[in-house]
Amino acid sequence: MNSKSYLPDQERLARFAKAMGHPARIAILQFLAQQDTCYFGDIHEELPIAKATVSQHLKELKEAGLIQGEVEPPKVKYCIHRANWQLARRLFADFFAACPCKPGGCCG
Amino acid sequence: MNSKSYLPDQERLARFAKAMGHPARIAILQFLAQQDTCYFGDIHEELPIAKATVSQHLKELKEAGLIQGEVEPPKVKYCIHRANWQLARRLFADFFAACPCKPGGCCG
DNA sequence: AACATTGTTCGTATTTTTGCGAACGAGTTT
DNA sequence: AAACTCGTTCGCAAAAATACGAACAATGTT
Repeated sequence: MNSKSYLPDQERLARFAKAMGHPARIAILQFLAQQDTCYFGDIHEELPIAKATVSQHLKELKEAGLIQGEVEPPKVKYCIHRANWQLARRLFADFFAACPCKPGGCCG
Repeated sequence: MNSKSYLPDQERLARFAKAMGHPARIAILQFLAQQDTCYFGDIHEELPIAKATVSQHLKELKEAGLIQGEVEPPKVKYCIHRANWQLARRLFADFFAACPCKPGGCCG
């Protein structure tokens, strides 16, 4: 063990991954990615959990940067955060591309 | 809210994401993906945490299916789990591909 | 047999996550 | 202003995650 910390990209990727680390939040993101109508109520209807819990998951996704919220009285509209979504996409793609996984390599 | 549960692919993707949701585990996976020598001690040297903690992170990655361990006395060799790695890669790619993110769509 | 090396497991402490109902606040409608 | 809708925040409880040192087991060396 040494005293190194983690690289910014590692922290960023882990942050995105952590936000995606719950089936409810995956479901929310998939819903947002496919719908035009992305109001809180619509999201809540899709999920088997209480509205307070939905609100918490949305808060977490927002803090991770994957979505953004906008008040449209009397409703609240949620959307994918485009720039960060593309950033996450690239970070994950690069991450998985890094393993050649050839016979004889680290993977067997 | 309804009584639906989550889809198997959502659960699987969330499981992978959760395992990737810590910078130490990202660092471990990146290290394994690039090295031929992937013994516990080598991994431990790369990280700023105690060996007991490293062992726990490895256990979590193994349970998520992203890596596999193999005893090579007196050492333990860890490797990317190739099949699941490719599965994860595909699940993430499909997930991010699902958002067209066009102006006028859900994303603005 | 005693010792050294390697990594896991145990026990513990702290923090974070997950979940819910109740209460609340913002904005609309009556 | 009173009532209603929509969603957040509060307060709480239970579970899981994170981290460490100490103890342990397994193997190899002296």
